[in-house]
Amino acid sequence: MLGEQRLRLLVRERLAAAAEEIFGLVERTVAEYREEVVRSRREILQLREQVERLSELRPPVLLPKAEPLQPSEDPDHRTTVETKEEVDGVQVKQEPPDLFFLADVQESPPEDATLPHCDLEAAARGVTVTLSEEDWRGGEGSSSGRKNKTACRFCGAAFKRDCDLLRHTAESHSGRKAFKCPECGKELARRDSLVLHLRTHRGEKPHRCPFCGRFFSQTSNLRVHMRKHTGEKPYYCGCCQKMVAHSYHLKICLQRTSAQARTAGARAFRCPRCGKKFCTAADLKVHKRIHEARK
DNA sequence: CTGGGGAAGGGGCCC
DNA sequence: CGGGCCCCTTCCCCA
Repeated sequence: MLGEQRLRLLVRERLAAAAEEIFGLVERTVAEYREEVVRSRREILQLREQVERLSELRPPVLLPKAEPLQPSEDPDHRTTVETKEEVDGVQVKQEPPDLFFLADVQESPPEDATLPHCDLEAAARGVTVTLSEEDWRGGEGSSSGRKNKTACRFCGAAFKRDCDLLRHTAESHSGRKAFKCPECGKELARRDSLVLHLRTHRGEKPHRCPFCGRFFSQTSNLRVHMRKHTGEKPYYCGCCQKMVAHSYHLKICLQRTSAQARTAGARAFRCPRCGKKFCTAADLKVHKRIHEARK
């Protein structure tokens, strides 16, 4: 009995020591992050000052793209943002977007800054979401974030350029598909969609996997394939604590687990022939083949 | 049920 | 402004 008490004491001491060590580690990490944040802010402020000084020296160079160009009397004076400048006889390309970004940096992002391209619901479930550089800029007053966007009056989709809106309207709301495949007669809305489609008939696969040498017709399919070699699984399903390589599989997994979490009667996909219910559209589709086979 | 490839839709953006 | 390319996303199918 005495031995058991001693053991308890020993375990308690060890646990306390381990907890103390973990807390210390956490505190140190937090302190390091705080220092990092302070350093970053200081750097941002310094860069801002530099940008302000530069813009005082050369205001015309920082004209936003959308602003109409003023005719210049000096033929060599270039006003567009994409002009190259000669510095010490060397051609130096301007990098206006970065300059704009730095000039637009706020001291702290707004509290309710939203994450563009992020599925918030998914994020809440624990799905990992990768943010591009543009995403980070988006919430902090980037030029694109503030630019007036033209919106589609049919579906509300926003576009930066009028011609992109026109393209969207013609493809998605006109009901017409202007391009017809000469091989199978399939109609497609865009020329480049047709080009891609024709590859399927001609067996063209211009994209080669550097790991296994396998060819693919589309770069995005190659990219997903390469995850097999790299082991990259960018999607995390919070429901079953699993990483997956396909975004669609994540969706299917979520559909299944959420349907299972509810009662079986709440399954959303119902067979019109026999009334049986399924968790996912994919499962229902597989089931429907049984009826088709019986026919 | 899972993993993987094929195919298409559609927005961004360079030229 | 439009063509075309790039890329991401989504869906389907199959082993």
